[in-house]
Amino acid sequence: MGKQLTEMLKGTLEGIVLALLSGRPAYGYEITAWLRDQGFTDVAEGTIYALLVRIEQRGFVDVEKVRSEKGPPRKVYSLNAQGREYLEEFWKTWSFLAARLEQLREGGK
Amino acid sequence: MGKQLTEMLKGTLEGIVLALLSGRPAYGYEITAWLRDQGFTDVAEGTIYALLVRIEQRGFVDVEKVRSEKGPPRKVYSLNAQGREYLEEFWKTWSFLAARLEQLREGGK
DNA sequence: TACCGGTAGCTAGCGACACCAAGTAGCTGA
DNA sequence: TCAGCTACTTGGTGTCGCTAGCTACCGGTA
Repeated sequence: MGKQLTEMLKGTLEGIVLALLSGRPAYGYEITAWLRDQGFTDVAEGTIYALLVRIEQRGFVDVEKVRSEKGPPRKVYSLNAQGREYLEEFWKTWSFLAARLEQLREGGK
Repeated sequence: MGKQLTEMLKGTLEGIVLALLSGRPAYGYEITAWLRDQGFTDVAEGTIYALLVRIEQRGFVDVEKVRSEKGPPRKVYSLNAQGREYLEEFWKTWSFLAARLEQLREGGK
């Protein structure tokens, strides 16, 4: 993997983060760590912060600043109603794409 | 769908076309039509031609110019050994991503 | 005291890719 | 002749993830 994954993440990384946030609120540093844990070892920190800014500006998340004992304050993001709606759409789009690809893989074998 | 799909296609559209070519040789116009048939109704023609140029330059396909009875000559692309190897990689990357997302969807429900 | 490492967030510039828009060119049928 | 289908090309745009830096707070250690 590597460059292929980078390209594939365009569009899906956003959904991944929103899906995570639909389960529980989280802050940037935490999300990055979680992603690495999930196997997305080379997702750049900067990428996540930029993504968070983006989804905040689009109004998909609510933000709360929370003091940390271990460093600077955390910006905790939680998915709001609009975000949930958008996530729904994301899953539909994903399903469509995944179905087509799965079909293609079968056929190619 | 729409903008979400556009972003998701980055990286995957290439794999889709390669997968198609792994089944049979094809030319640009034909591929575009096939994609529309598959439900990718707003993939732009220009996108496909650009993609074909790209995968040719990377050496994933062999090209043959074939006369058409109905218009200008066709450029027929067929997947070569290197292309097949790359397609293998693509499927691995895709599997990884699809597995993570499927897992996320389960968890989020 | 000075410094390092972990925690936490931000930003400017870059490359890759899909989209848009417009064009060229060959052929057929009205 | 000219519209319409076939078939390919090209220049410019926007989005997104990556690179590579930066600021800043805190604890422990030399």
